[in-house]
Amino acid sequence: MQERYDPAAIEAEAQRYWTDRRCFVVAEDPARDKYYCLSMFPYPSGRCHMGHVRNYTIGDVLARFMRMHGKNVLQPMGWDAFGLPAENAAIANGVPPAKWTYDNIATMRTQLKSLGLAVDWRREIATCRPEYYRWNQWLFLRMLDKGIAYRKTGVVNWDPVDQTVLANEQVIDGRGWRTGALVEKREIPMYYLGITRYAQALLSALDGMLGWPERVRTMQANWIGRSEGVNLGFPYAFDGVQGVLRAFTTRPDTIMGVTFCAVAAEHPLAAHAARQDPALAAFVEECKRGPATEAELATQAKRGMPTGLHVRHPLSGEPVPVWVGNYVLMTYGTGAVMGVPAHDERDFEFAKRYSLPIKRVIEVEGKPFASDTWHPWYAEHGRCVDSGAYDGLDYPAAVAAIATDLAKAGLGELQTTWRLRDWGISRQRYWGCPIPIIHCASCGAVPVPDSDLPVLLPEDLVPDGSGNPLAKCAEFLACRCPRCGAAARRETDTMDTFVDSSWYFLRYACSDNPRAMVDGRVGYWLPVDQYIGGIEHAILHLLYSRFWTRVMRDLGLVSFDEPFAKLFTQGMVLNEVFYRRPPAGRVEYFNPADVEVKIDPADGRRSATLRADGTEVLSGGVVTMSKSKNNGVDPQVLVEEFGADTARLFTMFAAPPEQTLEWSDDGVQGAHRFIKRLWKAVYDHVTTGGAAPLDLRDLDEAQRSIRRQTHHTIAKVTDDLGRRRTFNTAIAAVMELLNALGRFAPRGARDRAVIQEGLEAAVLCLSPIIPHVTHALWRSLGHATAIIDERWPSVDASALEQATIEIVVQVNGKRRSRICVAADAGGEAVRASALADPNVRKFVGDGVVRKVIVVPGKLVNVVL
RNA sequence: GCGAGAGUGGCGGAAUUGGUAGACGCGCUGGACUUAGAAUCCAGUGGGGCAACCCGUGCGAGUUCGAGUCUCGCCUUUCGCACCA
Repeated sequence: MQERYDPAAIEAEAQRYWTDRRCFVVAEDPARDKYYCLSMFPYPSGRCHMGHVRNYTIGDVLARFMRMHGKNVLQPMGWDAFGLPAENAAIANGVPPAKWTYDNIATMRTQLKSLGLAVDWRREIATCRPEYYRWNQWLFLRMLDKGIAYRKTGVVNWDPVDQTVLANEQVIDGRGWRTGALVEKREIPMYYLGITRYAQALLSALDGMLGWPERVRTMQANWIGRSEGVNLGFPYAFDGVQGVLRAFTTRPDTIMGVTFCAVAAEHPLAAHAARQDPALAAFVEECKRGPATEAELATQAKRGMPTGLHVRHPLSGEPVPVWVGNYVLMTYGTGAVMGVPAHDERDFEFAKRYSLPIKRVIEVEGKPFASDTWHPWYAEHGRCVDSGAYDGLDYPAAVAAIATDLAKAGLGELQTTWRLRDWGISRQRYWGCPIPIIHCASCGAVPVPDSDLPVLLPEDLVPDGSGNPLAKCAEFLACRCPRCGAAARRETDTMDTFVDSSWYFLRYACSDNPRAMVDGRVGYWLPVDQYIGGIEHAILHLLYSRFWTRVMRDLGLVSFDEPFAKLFTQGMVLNEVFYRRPPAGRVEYFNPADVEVKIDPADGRRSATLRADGTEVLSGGVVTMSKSKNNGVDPQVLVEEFGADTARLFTMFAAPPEQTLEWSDDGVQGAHRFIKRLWKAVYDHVTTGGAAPLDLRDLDEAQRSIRRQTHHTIAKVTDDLGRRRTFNTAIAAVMELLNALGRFAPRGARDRAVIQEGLEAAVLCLSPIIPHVTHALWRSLGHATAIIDERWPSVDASALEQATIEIVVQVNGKRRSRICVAADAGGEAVRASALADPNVRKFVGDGVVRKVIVVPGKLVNVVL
């Protein structure tokens, strides 16, 4: 065994061993329990960042831990390879997105492999490969057959200068990100997936998904946004037009308190009224432009204008004035609301501003009502008052009665409304999966026959930022109508990249099958046992995947409802940000690697200077690592300097995996130091003679104490890794064990055997976290086997037994002493020896002992 | 605005079921080795006090023999949602 810890050599050797022996290549084995451990696949942006290291290390620790428990573990990897950044890079560098993407994948694959992940690389997929995306197209066609996919016009952001559609994030303050031109809204035909028809199922299932964080389940429930109420109609007849203004309410019991109706600026009634009223037309236009952000939208003042039109109350028949309100959303419900100022805060604010009547119709017991100021209880449920026939009814009774009466009048019915919209998947972009449709002058939009799949995306186009290059590519565009055979034009829209990521976890089970999207192997591996990824995907990706899985189930392709049994959301990686604000121009950010931080020993003040020029830079605090703040740490530099094991150990030790992780160069040093200490401990042990097998008979107390700590550590690490997922405390426990072993100076063969057992436990417990160095150390400890094939160590319960235990003694709840008692001592004996303790007697003095509380095995509290 | 979580040494964090607050690591201080050291090893390290002890988990109350942990009110902060009718 070498004296020096040499990570580069050790890691190369271990990785070579795993690769040569195909250690992580797995196949279905019905005789064994499977464990599908999946980390969210990366977007090939160029280089790995620390967030990747953290994500994939968490997954790898679990995969290796489960493997050591005898599970048949699948841990795959792939690339979420379509998307906008490749097109932006192409515009900037003139390189085709395909080349940029494949180059990035090659770089990042090498980087990920250097971390030593226990991945079955044979199963690797990239969503931009036709072998993958042809099944996007195939399933899309199945959805068209079933009516789950359909075509409808939708609104997009249109850049009039570049003549192109912009993604929301490309619109900055209402202008195109490249051209600065005012962005227009355009209506174009798009394809939608009917996720709303699964809304109830997606919502109901959340309750049973106990393997998911509560937070994520709540976010999904809010996103789906079910609300129950009544859809009611306000009939009108003016200017020779007859109709009904529809509104949705969750508070039908307040219907007798309606004093106005408000419609959204986009509502047809607003447009109708605006035709004769230029001032109203101007207001409508202003509302449509709207404020820049949703937060502003939520906090801006309620404003409105009367339309001059009146509708009739569906129950009383009274005329009700119709206003245009800037707080009414065209995209929710019917784009119109009934105004009940007495019992809705927004309506109250609106009514106050425009002096509309406020009519109270609900009484909440013990809560006063006055129409001059709003109080939150005005919106509570109560009993109807001043509501004619409904007086005295409580909420459920009033809803039932009013719904019945509305239904009789033909002006309303119970209705459930959803916040969730159908999923628009059309993107007017090049670097994505082509939507398999052909447009024919006589047959319309015709699906591409299955036999013509995949519709191949040309990989040699270079977008220039104006329009979709597919629309200028004659080879791609030209085709024949599958139905009539006439010359036709191919659809140039591509699919949202969320489509690609909605089912990739299925494909890993059968990525080598060219004939089918999924096969029987999916039934063995799926559902995913543990899914690991960022909280930023809590809603869209996870909801779309759940939806997609259900669609495939209904098509008979899979036999389960939910794709991910357990979800783990890891925290972000943070680092300090340094900047300088020049007198003119933009803030300049400096990478922490280029900044030297000094602490003045006199006053403890920190100062930061740029290494390049020695001038001062300012600290902007600790924030998420990002390109824009230039505070990222390159994992590759870290691996080259300290090795993958140090990178893995630091990211697992510095914080619990679910919390944010603060980067710390000193912390990395500390992790590295620990590995060196572990190495040295084994080196010292084996070079001074190793150990003979352990004979458990007649151990002395020091030996028993070491064994107790060894087995206590195994128990703790097993629980921390397996149940609590607190990798940081697991590592701390092994550190404690190593500290204890270091303090123990062996004097004989028996001592050495006890140390050997302790070192083996430490190495085994750490092997999921730092697999390379433990691979080498296991050999050094005298094993011919590879640690990757070892079973997880088990706890020897007899090692945990103690003849005497320490008990804490409190007097009036404050710790005053510790006593040693026999482990099997009864409460009475413990009580007696506590009261006899000199320090306890001192504090008791001549006070009267009122009570003695004995917590067996833990403490005694003497109450005076 | 609404909802959920968090607040513990100089720092990251630990305390799992109401039972010794500060594990483990970083940093710092002192020492050893060394020509020297950012390497390594040893010792110390919440605050106050010579000590016995006292104080201490954002603030204020409460429950309890006992509260970082439970309850109520407040402050700060992070995240999510954001006029959802």
